[in-house]
Amino acid sequence: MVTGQRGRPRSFDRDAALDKAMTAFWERGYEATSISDLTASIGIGAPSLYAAFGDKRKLFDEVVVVYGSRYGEFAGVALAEEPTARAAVERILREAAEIYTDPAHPPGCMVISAAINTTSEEVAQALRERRNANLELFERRIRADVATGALPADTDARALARYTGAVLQGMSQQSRDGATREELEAVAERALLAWP
Amino acid sequence: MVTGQRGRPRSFDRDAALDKAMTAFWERGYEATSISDLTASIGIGAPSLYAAFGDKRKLFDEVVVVYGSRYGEFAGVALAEEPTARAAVERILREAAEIYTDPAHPPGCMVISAAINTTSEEVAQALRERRNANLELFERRIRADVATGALPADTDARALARYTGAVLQGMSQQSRDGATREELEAVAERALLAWP
DNA sequence: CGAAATCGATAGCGGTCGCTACAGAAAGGG
DNA sequence: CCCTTTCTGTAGCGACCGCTATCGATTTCG
Repeated sequence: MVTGQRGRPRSFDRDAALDKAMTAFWERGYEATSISDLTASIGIGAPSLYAAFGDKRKLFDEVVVVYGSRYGEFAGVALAEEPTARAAVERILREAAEIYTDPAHPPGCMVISAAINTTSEEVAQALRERRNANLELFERRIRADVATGALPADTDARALARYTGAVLQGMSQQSRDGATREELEAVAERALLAWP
Repeated sequence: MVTGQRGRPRSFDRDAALDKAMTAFWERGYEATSISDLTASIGIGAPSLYAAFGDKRKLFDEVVVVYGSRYGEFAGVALAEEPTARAAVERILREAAEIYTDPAHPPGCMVISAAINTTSEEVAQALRERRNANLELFERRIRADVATGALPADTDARALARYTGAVLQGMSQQSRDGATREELEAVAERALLAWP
């Protein structure tokens, strides 16, 4: 009895189900995605979903973690890998144009859009914190470049970070309004002209 | 019987009710605002609301018209009044920072945020068209300036218009995430550096 | 082989959604 | 005055929401 689980084994792939759920939440947002939407697109009954994931909220939390590790880390990676904040943001904006319009998944950034207009303040707060954490990541990297002289000494790090975040959020919105990758790349190029 | 209406007069101010409804939709979006939310914040019963406005969708349509004439025209006005597209966008971004954070009403732009994550594709489409119409307004004004030489001949009008729209959408989002007027003004200032 | 454990499907819980039937209240017309 | 017209309040419709009790099916352990 030391070994694995007893009883009837689960008849579906939990990770694949998480993936389907992510697509649904990404497409329609947290609140507009109903349990029947989820069970239908995963292909299981409601009790199986609750047994595997707890409830809608916990499922969404898991989805956010998976999303973060798969699509949300490109900014942090670029900030860590590129030699300057400028180079990192250049890469981030270009990659965002690509990722936000990748036909392999819904358009835009799930963290930006999924909790807009939700009545669950907890869910909204959770994603808002993720966005603000990203802003702080930008700000710290910029501040570091100011310290080394890679950026002008009078640079307003907080404002520059917020500007970059606003452009990213705008690009996410534009992709959901139908902008193509090329159009978003042009936006990115233009946005970079405002960088020192 | 030629003269005015017969029967019991309406016991509430229709325009004031529209205003309350606008605030509610602006704050929570189209779908997350329920009929009970609306009747509660207006202070009337459901049948009165339906008698006065038809249904939720028609009420929202009226709200969008009122919103457009009161808060949505500042961009068009600036584009028409200012001598150049550059000056107009400068004014638009600064005014957006002010309007999006005005404590007299909910933050951000209702046309940008109210129909995100809604299951009603019609409502989403209606606001999307308003946003795209604004983009075209920008593009036309930019094209005119390119024709007169006020902007460089090689300016990509469409890309510049989309960049400006993305910044505005990003600013709207940031205001809903808690950004202050001063912070948005700094974003606007920075964004203008990308303009030719 | 049972026995114990876990899963899945049916069916349905209480609650809220957008919306409305109905009856009484409040106005003008004769 | 009574009659017609229009509005308001109560009360509730069918549909869907998130979620779960129940029970037969399917698996491992002894």
